[in-house]
Formats: sequence, C-alpha cells, structure tokens
Amino acid sequence: MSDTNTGVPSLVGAPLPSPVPADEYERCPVTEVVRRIGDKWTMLVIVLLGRRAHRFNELHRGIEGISQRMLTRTLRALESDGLVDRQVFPTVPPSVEYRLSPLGRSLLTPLSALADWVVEHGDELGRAGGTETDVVGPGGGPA
Amino acid sequence: MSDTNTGVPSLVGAPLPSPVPADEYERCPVTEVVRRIGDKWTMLVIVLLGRRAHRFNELHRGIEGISQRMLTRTLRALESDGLVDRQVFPTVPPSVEYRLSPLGRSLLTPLSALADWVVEHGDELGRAGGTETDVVGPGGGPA
DNA sequence: CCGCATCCCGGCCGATACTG
DNA sequence: CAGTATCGGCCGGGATGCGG
Repeated sequence: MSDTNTGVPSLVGAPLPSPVPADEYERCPVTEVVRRIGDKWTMLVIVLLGRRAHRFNELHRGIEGISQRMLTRTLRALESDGLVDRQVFPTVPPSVEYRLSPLGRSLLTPLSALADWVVEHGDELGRAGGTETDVVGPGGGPA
Repeated sequence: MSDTNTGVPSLVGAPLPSPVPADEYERCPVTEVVRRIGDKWTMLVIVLLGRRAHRFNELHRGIEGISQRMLTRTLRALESDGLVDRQVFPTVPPSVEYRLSPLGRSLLTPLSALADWVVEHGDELGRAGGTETDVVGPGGGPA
C-alpha cells in the first residue's frame, strides 16, 4: 500500500535486499512533511481548522499562548503550502476567514492515524525506562 | 476508530457539538508526538532502524550530513522515549546496536500513512499558488 | 568504536509597539 | 479586526577536540 517508487518503499515492509544509498534518505518525503508541521503551533492550527473555518482572532483566542506574530507566520506557512485557504472580507472592520483546503483536509486522514497511535501508545512514551541499556556478555557481539 | 475519550475525538470527524475548550488543544497529544519526531534527524533514524538494527557508525554513515553529536542526541532522545532499544556489546573495540523497540515499530504504521499521503499529494505542496487570497465583494462577509 | 564537552552561530519564537 | 516591525532570548544544531 505504501509501495510506490518514490523513495518511500513502505516503512513497515521487511528489510529490503538492496539497502538504498544514503542519498535516498536525505530527502525522505516523510521527513519533509513532518518538519513542515512539526513546529510549535502548526498542528494546533490544523486541528482547529479541521473542525470549522476560523477567523484570525478566533484562532488567536482558541490557541492559548500563541502570539499574533506566530499565528500569522504559521498561517502564512500553511497558506503557501496550500494546506489552508484564506478568505478576506473587505468589511469594516475587516475580517478574514481561514479554512482547510481540500489538500489540507486530506492530510487529516494520516494525521488521524497518528492520533490513534498516540491514543493507544501515548502513555508508554516519555520515560520508558531509565536503564534498559542491555549489555550482553563478551564474545556474543558482532565486532 | 480514532474516537476514544482521550482528548483526540477523531480529527476527520464532523464538527462536534461541544467545541472543546482551548485548554484541550494546549496539550494536544498529536502535537506532542509530532514535535518529538519533528526535529531534523529523528525521522531519518527511525526510517533506517525500521529496516534493520544498526550500529552507531553505520547510522552515522547512513545519514549523510548528521554530526556525531546530533546522532547521539537523537538516539538518546528516542531511547528515553522508549522508541529504540540500545544494546551494548562490551567487546574491544566496543560496539553498540540500535534497533526499534516494539513501541517504535508500532509507530511505523501511522508513519506509513503519512508516507502514503506524501507520495500521493507531496507534489502539491510547496508553492500551491502565490495569490489565491480570495477576496469577496462587500456585504457578503460575516462581520 | 562510541560518545561526551566546549564553543559558537543562525533561526525560532515571544514581547511589545505601531498601522490600515 | 488583522496584521506588520523591531528587539532580544533561547535553543537547535554544526565543528572540533578529548575520554573510555
């Protein structure tokens, strides 16, 4: 299912015979996206906009702790990524609505998979054991 | 599927009746994980370890551009998150093997979903249109 | 071979003030 | 209401060198 010849030959697949050169990983597509949405606020915005369209200050109040600056930046980034659509109403006072683009909405699906994982395994994260460093006896190792 | 009462009531679901207070989003679990794996190298390491166990310098050579410092940091972080297991062979010279823990392997599944999305929509990202800012005529807006 | 310590820089991000 | 401008702290992350 995940298997297309784009550099991501299914993450869960068995160890492939030809261990793809390092260059392939350098521009790993998953990494790209994760880095895109991996910053401090992006995910929160996506989640909020995943529910319904929001106006600027609506988001500003909805995401406690975010500054105007970062909200603007985050929205601009999402916009230029084509994940959110921005709609300006030239009223007085002006108002702007942000909503997830079709592309952005399609992203919600894999994101839900992640959410599912967190719901199921999230409690095992954090401090999964301080000293599980498993030392085997001499002579058993590779080198 | 995504719907457990843990704070992530399915991202793709229709707009829920009770619009959860902002506090809920503050500690959005998905955001947590994404921030965990959203740094520069973590995803690459996970992908490599997803194929098979690797030794330190094997990873170092496999992920072109990473410094020893960052590889160590990344591995330590993944380790304390319980996503990778570290196994030391007290040989001379010493050797260390890193492999995905069961938890880490379980993470590959949702990550694959993301990979699938990238494979399918990745080309629409980046510059999805400079000035798609849609301005409607006066009188049509909310405010 | 594995990994830590130190130095340093650039960018992320917050606070604040100002504009249409 | 919806931003922009500027300053500054903090930290991610690269280079190098040392230790077990």
